[in-house]
Amino acid sequence: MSRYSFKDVEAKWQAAWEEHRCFSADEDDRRPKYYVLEMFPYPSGRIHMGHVRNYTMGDVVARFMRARGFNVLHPMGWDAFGLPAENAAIERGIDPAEWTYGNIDTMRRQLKALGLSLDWSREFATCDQAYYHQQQRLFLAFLAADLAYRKESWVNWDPVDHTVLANEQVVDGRGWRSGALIERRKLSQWFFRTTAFSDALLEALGELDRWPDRVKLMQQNWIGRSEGARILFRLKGRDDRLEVFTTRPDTLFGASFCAISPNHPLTLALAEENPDLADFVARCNRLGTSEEAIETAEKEGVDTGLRAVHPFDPDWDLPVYAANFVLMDYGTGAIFGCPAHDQRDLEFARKYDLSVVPVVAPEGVDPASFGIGEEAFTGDGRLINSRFLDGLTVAEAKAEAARRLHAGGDGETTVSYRLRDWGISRQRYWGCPIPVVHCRECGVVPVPEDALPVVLPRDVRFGEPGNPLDHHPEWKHVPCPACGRPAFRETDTMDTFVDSSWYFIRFCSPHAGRPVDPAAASYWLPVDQYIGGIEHAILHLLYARFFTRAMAKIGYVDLEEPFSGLFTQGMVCHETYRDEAGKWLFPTEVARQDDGSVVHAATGRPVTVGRSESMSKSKRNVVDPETIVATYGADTARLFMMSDTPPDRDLEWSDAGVEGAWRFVNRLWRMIAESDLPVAAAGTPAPSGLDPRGSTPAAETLRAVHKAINDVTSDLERFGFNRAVARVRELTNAVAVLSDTDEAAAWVRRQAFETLVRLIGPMMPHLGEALWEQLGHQTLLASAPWPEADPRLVMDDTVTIAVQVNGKLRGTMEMPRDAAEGEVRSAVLALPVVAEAVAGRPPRRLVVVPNRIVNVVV
RNA sequence: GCGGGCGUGGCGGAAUUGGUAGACGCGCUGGACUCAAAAUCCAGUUCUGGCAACAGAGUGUCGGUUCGACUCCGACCGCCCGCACCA
Repeated sequence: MSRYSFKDVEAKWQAAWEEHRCFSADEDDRRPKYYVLEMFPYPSGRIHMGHVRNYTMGDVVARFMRARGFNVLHPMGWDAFGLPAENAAIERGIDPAEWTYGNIDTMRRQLKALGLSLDWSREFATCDQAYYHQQQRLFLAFLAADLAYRKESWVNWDPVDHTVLANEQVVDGRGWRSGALIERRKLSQWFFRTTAFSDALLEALGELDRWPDRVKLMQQNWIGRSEGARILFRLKGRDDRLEVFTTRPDTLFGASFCAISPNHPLTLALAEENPDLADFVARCNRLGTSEEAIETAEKEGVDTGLRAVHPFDPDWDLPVYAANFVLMDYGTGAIFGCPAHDQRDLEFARKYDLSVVPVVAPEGVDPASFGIGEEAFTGDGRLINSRFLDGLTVAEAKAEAARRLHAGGDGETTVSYRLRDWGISRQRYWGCPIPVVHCRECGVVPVPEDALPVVLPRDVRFGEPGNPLDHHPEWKHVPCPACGRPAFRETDTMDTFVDSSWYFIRFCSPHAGRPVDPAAASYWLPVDQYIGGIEHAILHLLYARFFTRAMAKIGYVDLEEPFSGLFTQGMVCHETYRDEAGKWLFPTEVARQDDGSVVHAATGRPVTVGRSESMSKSKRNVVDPETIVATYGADTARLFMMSDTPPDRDLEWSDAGVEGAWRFVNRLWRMIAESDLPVAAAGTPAPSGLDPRGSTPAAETLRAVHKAINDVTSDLERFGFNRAVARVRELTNAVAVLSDTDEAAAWVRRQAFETLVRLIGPMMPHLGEALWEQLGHQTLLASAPWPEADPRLVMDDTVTIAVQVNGKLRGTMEMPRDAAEGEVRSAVLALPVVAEAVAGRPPRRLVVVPNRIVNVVV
């Protein structure tokens, strides 16, 4: 039996698509536009299965939409700046540019082998001079529009390597290379003013109706708008006041302490005189800068000795603690603690033996007996123990407390956001240089337009502490563009999130000599369907949304939301393997024995099988897509990626699953290309002997064809790729059992084959083209229209109605579709099972759901 | 710690969104073909009891709403993603 020869077929059709320029997009087109984009890859070296999954999904959408008559833009590029290139330079002495472009060449070749319908003429890498040149222009425009500015902020400092570390380079509070305890350090850095759009970014979420709810919810919580009050506490024996932010001014009478951040200016001032406090601040600084590390640390504080005067009672004062869970970046960096109604405050109060006075009691609970144990009460209720607030609801008390604070000059209502401005400075080499010069006389001076781009120098040295740009005197020292006196370049480069915040805009006019060609951008944008990992649900997507608004504000685009549709796909997972020494092993290094145990293939020694995790190089639980494509072909790999697992869930890699996909590819080939049953010639009219609504096998198969078109179409519209594959397989099974050889069957077989080929086209484009040719077509399947279902053949004339007695299934019956309710009732009551259950008495109730179910309640 | 999500046969999953739980595939079992194997084809396959017809149980756990719950509500358990310098 012949096998489908994927190697020749895939090469042949990839060449044909390229020759006919099938996938290059042009704005000059009468069809409606459709921009589908998958998150572009970081060129890490080789593509991994996650890429195959992501890009296959995008390709199915692109090919499907093309078939449905859209002018599709489907571009690809490279998110090419970032840490790994520098690590390669440090560890192996490889030039970051060489390393990156080498990786891109490899990965481009690998992606091309997948047969993706991409417009490669638009390809670029973010490390291309042409790209970062335009990004530098955007930075300067942001600077001029006050959307970029400088301020001090904290970094992780490795005191041994004298280097700023990324959060992921801090492991258990220590530098990953040096092992030294890291410290927080303050540096002057560049920021983008994301908070200028806090409200806009929040409110526009409501209009993103093709985004997953969970992503919108995560963004909403991240922006974290909260209404509350700023309260000014007098400090005993001092003239300055402590400004505190709270969302619960109603609980002021339950206050038992104030707490300020270890980085609060007041803490730092007091620490100069107070060694205990200084020691505490130093300890907090060793936690690093990540919020996760700070919040998971045990709650701790040091009494500063200050006393804060209660705004509603001059004779009442509260201790002021410096506490490690108070974040300097949120609110005012200071809080008042009400332990009865906030869990963190409660834990802190229990630890330092501070009073816990409930001031809100749930409705209907006796205030006298309402006490707080291990859990703070955060629900609604009425105020108690609160003097003039007693008896008010929480909402009323909030308003009243705010009114009194305002009247007394002790505070104001205010809105606070969790969202912070975006720090974009990186003390690294492999990124987009920030195009400014520092002059002793003129301050910060933008690099003039005609001196752009500020090019990354290639002759840099790695291996010494700090940023290589800092150690490159010829690059760093330049005359001031304003006054001509000696000055120096900014040596910080931009966060790589900046690069990925506008690449989708650049794809509209990738070769323009300015950031954006307005005509191209207004034609293609917004991205109609964006596809990428859920891990980007917050940062990348929020930064891209901000950046689009910022570009709109300064006139580059006429658009606020960049992505009108979003789909987040799950990861690709595989079990992990370790040998006796605990070393990670590749799946190709292990063998499964007949008894199910797993051993090292080369040595026969036992192997520990770990749970399935996201494929990662470090754990070696990876399967190389190139091997799979070489063994089974791209279509098999693509089909496996789309089968079985819903695209938003994690996919478990399985060799058996790939084999299953491979078998189906061959089954289709045999059935259609090597059919030994009669198939009508293309274009033959329907034979008069065929009644499409009849009960012959041919008619039933024909109806299965139209149902499949209908189902696959709606599945693909809803990202139900796994369901679409199941429907295609069902149709294949239905056609396979049609063994009649008459004229009607031959004609139906032709309809079925043509339909199958067109339905699989988006998923298995090479096999699709090959079969399309076998069916006698001279044209490309890539340019063939999507099939249309005949609505009259989609629905059957009869339906199966389930019959329940007291909610339990007792049988089924066939009824004409849309039968009158009276007919259904009498048919049900005539059923023996029902008659027996009813036993002569009329049923208490008879629930009839048309065409679906009847429930007899006795 | 905080925010978000997920949980269905031996396995991946389906279920028209409150109406026949287990489509489709993998695996397994039996059969056909073959000297044999592979490939292919056919049949069976949620669990328990039964030769069978059939009966009972069943969608992470416990409880609730409903004629009816995988689906809605509450509590809990487990796992995953994010936490602002990984991309």
